[in-house]
Formats: sequence, structure tokens, C-alpha cells
Amino acid sequence: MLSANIEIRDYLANLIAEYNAGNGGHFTAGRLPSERELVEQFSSTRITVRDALTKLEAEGLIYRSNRRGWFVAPSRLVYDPSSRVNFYLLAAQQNKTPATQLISQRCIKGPAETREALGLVAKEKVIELVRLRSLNGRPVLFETIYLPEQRFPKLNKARLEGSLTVLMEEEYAVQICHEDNRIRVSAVYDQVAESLSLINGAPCLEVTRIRYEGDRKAFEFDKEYWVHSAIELSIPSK
Amino acid sequence: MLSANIEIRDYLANLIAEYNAGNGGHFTAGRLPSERELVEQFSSTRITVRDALTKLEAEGLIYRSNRRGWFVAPSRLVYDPSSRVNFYLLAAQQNKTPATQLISQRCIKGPAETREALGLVAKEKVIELVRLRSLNGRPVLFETIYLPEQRFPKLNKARLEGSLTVLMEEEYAVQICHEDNRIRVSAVYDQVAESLSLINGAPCLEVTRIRYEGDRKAFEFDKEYWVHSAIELSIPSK
DNA sequence: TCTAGTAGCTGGACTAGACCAAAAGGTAGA
DNA sequence: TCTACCTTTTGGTCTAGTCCAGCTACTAGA
Repeated sequence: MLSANIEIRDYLANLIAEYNAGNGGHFTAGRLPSERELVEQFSSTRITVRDALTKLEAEGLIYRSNRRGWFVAPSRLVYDPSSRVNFYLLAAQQNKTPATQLISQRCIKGPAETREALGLVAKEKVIELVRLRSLNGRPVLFETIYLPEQRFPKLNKARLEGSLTVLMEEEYAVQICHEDNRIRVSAVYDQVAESLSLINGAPCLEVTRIRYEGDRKAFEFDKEYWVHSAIELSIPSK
Repeated sequence: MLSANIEIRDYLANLIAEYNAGNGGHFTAGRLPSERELVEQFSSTRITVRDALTKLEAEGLIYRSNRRGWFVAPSRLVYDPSSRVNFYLLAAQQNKTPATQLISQRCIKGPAETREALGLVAKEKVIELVRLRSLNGRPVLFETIYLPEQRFPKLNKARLEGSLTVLMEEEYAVQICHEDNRIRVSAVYDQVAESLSLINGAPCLEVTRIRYEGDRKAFEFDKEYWVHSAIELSIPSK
């Protein structure tokens, strides 16, 4: 005996599989029926329908766009954190159209975790860049980048929506010697959730990165929050 | 104006932070108050209380044990997939007590994805091993391992609950030459969910691995489902 | 033709309950 | 002391609604 929410999930999962395989245009522009339509169709309640949708979201089969509806998730971006390919190139290689929006830029003291990672002392400040990155118009990554102000004076504002790696190489002669990535499942809230069109407390993939140059001097600290259905990590050995 | 579920989340998150810091024994044996107690305390409803708990679960601050209650999550196991440290050694290094339980063992044709990854043809079969791994008595990993039968005849049943890497080295002279890991957020269902004491559709970290030996011959295909709050991946560059 | 205002639709959050199955704990009998 | 049974508690699932805020599409006026 299947529970009602699983029955609805299975029904939708089937439609989605057919839709993705090109068999059957069950959805217009990838949009699922509204929650209330599904309630009617299955003689159920919104709680149960939303249970089913939340499960499909957790699986990465669908995603939500705030108060606009639920949509079939496109194929994932495959990303190897240990490679140094930048976002634009990566997206282009996988036939996706990338975009970056600079949300804010400040020069602050910065949180303790950041200061420690960057080895800052006394009154040294950090530049905080907050950016939102999209694939085919869908926001998928909310990132906060911290850079020691001393190492990157007079940052070129015109280039903050492009590849920072390239900027740092060209204008500051940065040579990465090492990089440490930490990856965990976490949840998004407030500005992050809103920017990614997710609800408060929705699961996400959180990447924390520290980059080192020269003789192991940290020059960059990043926090990335990925819409989990948008990404798959590829990690080869060695 | 905070919504009710966020208020409850914040309250519990504070208690958990203090508990983890050793300040205040708010919980006995790490167990949170029951949902109905929280309903009473906040003059709310179970739906709202469960919203708050589900958010904390998504963040990895708490975990559930089927119909027994909600518990404060212990520190995560830090795991580098590109290193070849086995589960027992890894756990021991981080002061955790590992355990492995063999759930089932079969010789089957195997699913298409598996056969393709292992490059099987015609009637070649695979050995399927299903195991549940725990840390300090808490199940954290459900794994299914597929091995080509031809490459591993007469598997030593006595050793299937230990490190397979070691077994394969010692008894079959396996020399890993390459390994490919794919990591995504996904959801667990049925046997996987039950074994990990999660509910159907709960988010998890899914790792798909292919191991190669000699001249790029695949000899192992794994599917791992991790309780997400139990793990953090560490991925160094190069 | 363009634009500003609006009505309707969508998902987000919540109330106030109900019933069930599994787990835990207590109790009586062997 | 041990075991089998039973009661209580727990989370899991669901009903049948309500109210709200943001988005969309339509419409009336400039």
C-alpha cells in the first residue's frame, strides 16, 4: 500500500521522465500543474501534494520558482572543483548560457571564519563580493567572495561580473599554488534563499573554498551555495 | 516579522549551539523535546514544529531516528574521495567507532547503468553487495557495490564486512589505476530510507564511483547514499 | 500604442485537529 | 531472571480548511 504522497510523486516522476526523453509534451515550458490542480486530480490536500513536490525537489527532478510554480529541472552542470576551468567556460562547454550579477561589494572587517582562513591580523580588512550566477536565466549559485584588501588594492569594478580568476591573474599576477574545497549539504535562508528562488530552509550544496598562492599564502575565501538540482560534482582521483 | 517556524528553528539552533559548545545540558543523550512538547511550548501546531525540525535537519544540525525522536547531530566525518583511506581507518582517525553490516549478497545480471560502467557483455554477471555502515552506532551510509563475477570468483564471505579494498588487494591482486566519483544531492526511498532511519524522500548525498585497474579496466561500481549531516567532503586541488 | 492599476492565480505559512505504526517501557507470569 | 504481552509515547501521514504576499495577465485610461 503506497501512501498518497508517494503515489503523486510516482505519477509526476513518470511524466517528467517521458518529458525529458522527448516523449509527450506533458508540460508547457516545463511547468508542472499548479498545486491546486493536483489536489483536485488526486482528491487530496495541498499538504500531501506539497509533500510529493518537495520529494521531487529533493531528488533534483524539479525546482521551484518563487510563487510562479514548479518546473522540470534541466540537466545538471558537471563541475570538477579540482580543475581550474572558470564558470563561463564550463557552462559553454556544456551548452548552457551563463550570466553573473554583482549583488554587493563592501570593504569590511569580515566574519571570524573568514579572517582566520585568510590569516588576517589587526585592522586588515577584506573586500566582500556577493554574486549571483545563472544558467539559461535560472539562478543556480549564490556566492560570497572574500579577498584581503591589502593584496587587491583598487579592484577593477568593471570586471567584477566576469571571471575573477582571470582578473586576478592579469591584474595582480596571482599564481594559485593550492586550493582546498569543503563540500556539504546545507540549507539556505533569507537573502540566499530569495536570490535562488528557494524557500527558507531548503537544502542546498555548500562549497567552502580557500585558495593559496606562492608559499601557501591564502588570498581568497569563498562560500558558494548551489541550487542542488543544478549541479553534479565530478571528482577524479589524483 | 519572523514566521513561527523560523522562530522555533532559531530557538532550537541556539540551544544546539550551546549544547555542542558544552554550555548547558539542554538535551539528555542529545535528544530534543518531542514534537508535541514543542507544540505546547510555542502554542503552535505539529506542521509548523515539523517545518522547523526539517529545516534544522536540512542544515545538518539534527537528525531523526525513526519514531524514536530527533537528536543533535555529532560532528561530521571529513572524507576525501580522492584519497584511498578506507572507512575504518578514516573513522578511527577522527575518533569515531565504525561498523559495517552486510545486508545482502547476490549474483545478478545487474541494472543497465552498472553493466555499462563495468563494460559487461552477453551473459556476464555481477556480484551485488549491499552494506550499511555506522558511526558510533548511528547508520550513516547505505552502499551498493557491484563487482564483475569473472574478476572476483569465490568471494571470501567471511571478509565482506571489512574493507573490500584490502580484500581485493590481498586476494585478487587488484591495483587501482584510476577512480571517478560523481557527487550529487539526491533523495532516499524505501529500503535505503528505512536502513538509514530517514523518511521517504529525505535529502541525502549520493556518490557514484567507478574504479579502474591496469589499463583502464573497470572492476568496481558503487552507489553510496550518505546521511548528509554525517559527512563533509574535503577536496584538495591536484 | 503605451502604461498604470487591478483582479486573479500561485505558492508560502499556518490552524486544529485525526488516525496509524513502530518503538519504548512497564508488568505479570513462567 | 527472563520473556511475552500490553500500554503509552513517538513520529509519519493526512484532512479540510484559512490568510497572505508576490507574480501575471488583463484592462481601462492617457
